[in-house]
Amino acid sequence: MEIRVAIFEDNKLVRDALEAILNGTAGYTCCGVFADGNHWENDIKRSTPDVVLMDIEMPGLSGIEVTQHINDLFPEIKILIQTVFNDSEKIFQALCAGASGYILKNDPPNKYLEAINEVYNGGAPISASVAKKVLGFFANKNVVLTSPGSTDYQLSDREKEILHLMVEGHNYKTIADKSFISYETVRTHVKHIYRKLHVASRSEAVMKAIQQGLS
Amino acid sequence: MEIRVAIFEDNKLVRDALEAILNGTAGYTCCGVFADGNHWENDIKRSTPDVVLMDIEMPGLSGIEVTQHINDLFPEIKILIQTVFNDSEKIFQALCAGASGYILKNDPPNKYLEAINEVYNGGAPISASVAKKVLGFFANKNVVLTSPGSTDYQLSDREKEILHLMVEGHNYKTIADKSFISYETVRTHVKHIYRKLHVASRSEAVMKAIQQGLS
DNA sequence: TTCAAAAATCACCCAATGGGGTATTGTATC
DNA sequence: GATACAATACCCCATTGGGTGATTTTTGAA
Repeated sequence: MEIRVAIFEDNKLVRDALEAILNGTAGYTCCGVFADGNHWENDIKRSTPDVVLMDIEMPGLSGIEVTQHINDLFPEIKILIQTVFNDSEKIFQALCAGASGYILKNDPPNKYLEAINEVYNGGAPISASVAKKVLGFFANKNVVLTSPGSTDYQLSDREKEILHLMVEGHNYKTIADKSFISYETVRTHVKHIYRKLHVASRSEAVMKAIQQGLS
Repeated sequence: MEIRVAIFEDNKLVRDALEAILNGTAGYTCCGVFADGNHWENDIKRSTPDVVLMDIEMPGLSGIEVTQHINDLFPEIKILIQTVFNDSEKIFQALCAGASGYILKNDPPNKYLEAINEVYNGGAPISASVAKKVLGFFANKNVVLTSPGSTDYQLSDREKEILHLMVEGHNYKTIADKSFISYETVRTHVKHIYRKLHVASRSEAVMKAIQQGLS
């Protein structure tokens, strides 16, 4: 079985080089080459890649946005971000967009092939400089650990609705008006939400909601 | 120049094996082997390592705690965490304690040597499985980046004191008692603190205080 | 189908919190 | 001496948090 790789890369030289390397190596097929992310959905559907090699900096839709979208619609596709950036902000945005690995643009071809193979097999290749930034991010910080899997707080639909309005900054009275229920009922829902989220104030609840995408 | 490596590891077999490998390889010296972290300060001062190889699971002080302490007192020493854990919580605690790299216990000796060399030269080696957990941590999360440097909020001493008591969970009344001032004065201070921190609730203030070490 | 559990609704009480203002005193600093 | 600021203290009032109890509706399981 060959690994099907799609390339998103605005630089034609790099694009062609990557395509040549992939097609010239046993075990890899380049199933699509795209200069930007503007038609990503069609591109992905028609090329059916196993792995996407994504450039961060592209005209139109950025690689970060495209990564986010592919990740949403085709979560089974692994995305390998290639970057030249020393820009922490971009790196962390890319991390949050849900890529499977990070490789530097000036890594040699064999590193590229290794990394593609690694993500395809469920691994998570990270280039040294990205790894350093990531470790630096955690170092001496109290990162709030949201143990994955326990993000289901069993909020009812109504409770989610109320929480959403809280996140938007409404007070009890306006929430009551918007939801067509009484002030006291809003308060009851909020109390239940607090219990389920294990928090004791509006701001904590809002923070948890945003961090965990509950809103 | 040889790289001086100190080993913290409770398993004698592993400990001896690592020591033998290090002393048997050109470029590396094992300057100390310790079965636990109970005397870490003396151990570090006397062995003067460049790199510490740290086991997470140790009797007495855990590797995470010792890492934190070494990082506080001897920030120039690089710490390479070795772990068998699949335990996300431990991994992230270790990440936050400020280690420089992460290696798996069942990695082969040459990986160990490579990793030691890498951290010594300012790199950040991460084993595949740790990398995966780290990427998973960021995936699809809105990680809040606290821009370092803007942490001076010009709180007065009294205000810091009050904030500290707030972090400890005291309410206005007990803060008033502990500080020998009136309830209303506490409220005034709290209002000033909120303005200076640009927050609007106790929990936000406490969070900011903890994140930025203001308490 | 019936019964129990959970969700959604509403109400009342009370304490704590947050935001606004005002005011006095002392201590710097200019 | 004037100005600024910290620390102290009090007032009013809206909002929030926590507890208790109740009715109705929905849902799921026996």
